[in-house]
Amino acid sequence: MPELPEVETICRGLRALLPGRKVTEVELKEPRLRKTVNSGFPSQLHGRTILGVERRGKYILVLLEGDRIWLSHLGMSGKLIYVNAERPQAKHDHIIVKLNGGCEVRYNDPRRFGLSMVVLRSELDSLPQMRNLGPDPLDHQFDGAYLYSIGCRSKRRVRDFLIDQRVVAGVGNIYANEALFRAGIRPTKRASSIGRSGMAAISERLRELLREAIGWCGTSFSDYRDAEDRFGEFQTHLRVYNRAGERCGVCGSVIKRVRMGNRSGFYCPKCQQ
DNA sequence: CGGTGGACCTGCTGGC
DNA sequence: TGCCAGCAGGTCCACC
Repeated sequence: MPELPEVETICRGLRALLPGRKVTEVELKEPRLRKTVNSGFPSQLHGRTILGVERRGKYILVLLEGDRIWLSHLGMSGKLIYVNAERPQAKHDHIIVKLNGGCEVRYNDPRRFGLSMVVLRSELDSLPQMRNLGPDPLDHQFDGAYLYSIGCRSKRRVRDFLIDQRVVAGVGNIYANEALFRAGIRPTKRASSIGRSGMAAISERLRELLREAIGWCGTSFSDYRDAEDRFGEFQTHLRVYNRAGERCGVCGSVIKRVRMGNRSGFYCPKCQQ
């Protein structure tokens, strides 16, 4: 579900709410996520004060005293929500982290594709989940020259190239398709067939797109909510994703959907060559 | 090694 | 109304 703008929105929300709060109790109701949550998870969090919240790609890092990090990934359907403890629990609330002051952070995930673990800060960078992450697309080191330098040797379709977290961290199917529309490039093209100027266009349009989407607090189709359970607004600004059969806002052509492996690609047949 | 396709889950939608 | 197929924002693993 959530890609970089959604995860960033959640992190910003949590960052305004969590630092200074102390974990008073942890309830692990359903440990079977993509990777089963360690049974020691509650005791690793218990009693610690939260110092900050950071993002790496699609991962959420809650920094705790004692050099511990609560690391979460929301998979396709996960939510991390800050609520008053009085609020009734919901179906698929798998982890409840109670804080002093009567509030809680709840991890909810119907499909259980997500991940939640506590790690030492010193071991973060060597985790398999972190080790191979590419640059953040909003960092200055991410640009057309970088994309070209690895894309020119890749036979994959450019959509698949862009959602590879080793290439760039945080981009998923929505924003890959949208960035390619803005860059005027079909998602089915091979990465190696895209020249320096094409890769420059992709990197620049992607950065603009992600900043805009963050400004609208992300894209909510069904599951995604921010840290306080509110919808994002960017879905109304999407130009091709989930719009097969509708008219392109630029040229009026009918937006197409193509199956690319297990997932859909969307494009305008006239604007994107 | 790089590239592809399926598995992992629940829930929703649309067609019959 | 019910049933079933297909689809969903991600990652990982087996296989070629």
